[in-house]
Amino acid sequence: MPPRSTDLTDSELEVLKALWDLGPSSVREVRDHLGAQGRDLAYTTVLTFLTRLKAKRFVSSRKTGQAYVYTPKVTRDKVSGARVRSLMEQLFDGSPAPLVLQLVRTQRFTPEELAQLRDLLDSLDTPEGGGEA
Amino acid sequence: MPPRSTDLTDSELEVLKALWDLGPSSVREVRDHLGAQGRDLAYTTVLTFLTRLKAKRFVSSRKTGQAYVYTPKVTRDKVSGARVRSLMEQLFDGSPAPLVLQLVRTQRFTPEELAQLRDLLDSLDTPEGGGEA
DNA sequence: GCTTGGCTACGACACATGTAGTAGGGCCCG
DNA sequence: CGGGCCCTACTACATGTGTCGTAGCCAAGC
Repeated sequence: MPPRSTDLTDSELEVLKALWDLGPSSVREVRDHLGAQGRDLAYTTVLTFLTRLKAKRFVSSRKTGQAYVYTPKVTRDKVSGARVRSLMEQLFDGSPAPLVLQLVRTQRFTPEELAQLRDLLDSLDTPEGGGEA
Repeated sequence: MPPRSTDLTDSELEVLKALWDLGPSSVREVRDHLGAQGRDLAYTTVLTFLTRLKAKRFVSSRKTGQAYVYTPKVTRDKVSGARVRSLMEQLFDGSPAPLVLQLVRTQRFTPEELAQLRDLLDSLDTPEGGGEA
């Protein structure tokens, strides 16, 4: 397999997350946001990532006043879904069950989270009515 | 963050998985195993990955007869746990719940898997007695 | 109008990674 | 004993990635 230069790299994801948090933003706003989280990058570094994100079609941009404003073109859910699926592929032959089992077994959950999960399971069991047509 | 050259790369993971499947094996055995799965690599490529895995302490090796036999030093669970945790960090700020919820919501499960998950949840709710004795 | 400060476009570079070739040693077959 | 074959050690090399520096453009202020 030749490398997939169409995928998000880790750093690009960090920047994209900033955009999800902030909404459409300028390079400077993204940089400041990351800086506030302890991630200090040169202005041009952030610019590079945003440029690469744009080349890969993960964000769009339009000039607004003096600077460009970058807007995410993909949702958090979309990206995390893809990442999770890729992890399932790599480690669990694509089956979600072992992953879920492992998570539930090895991670800590609050009673609320457990209840929420149980509810979700119930709604899956009785799929009458509900779903999107 | 300077790159963590101590982490498993994707290709290294593939090779390590072969070792988990096969148990202690020679380069050739690993290469054949991967080949059987449609992953054709030059002999020396596999050797390179095993060498790198050894440098990173993920496998050990000892000369047995003519060739070296490589043995995994980390368990599948350990590695997958780390990977999953790293994914949680990147996408969900380290919380497992959103990940589990997303998985259960977006992936397909057999009734058996659902039942298994439910059982697991029940055993978590009433943790008296139960552990592995 | 010229200076200054911010903005973008490019180029650069070191290191990681995927993938393999070549050289050289040792063992087995004929 | 000589030729091959298999094994490892090195070296190599094209990309991908993380991180910036520099140069040049434009608007706002003095």
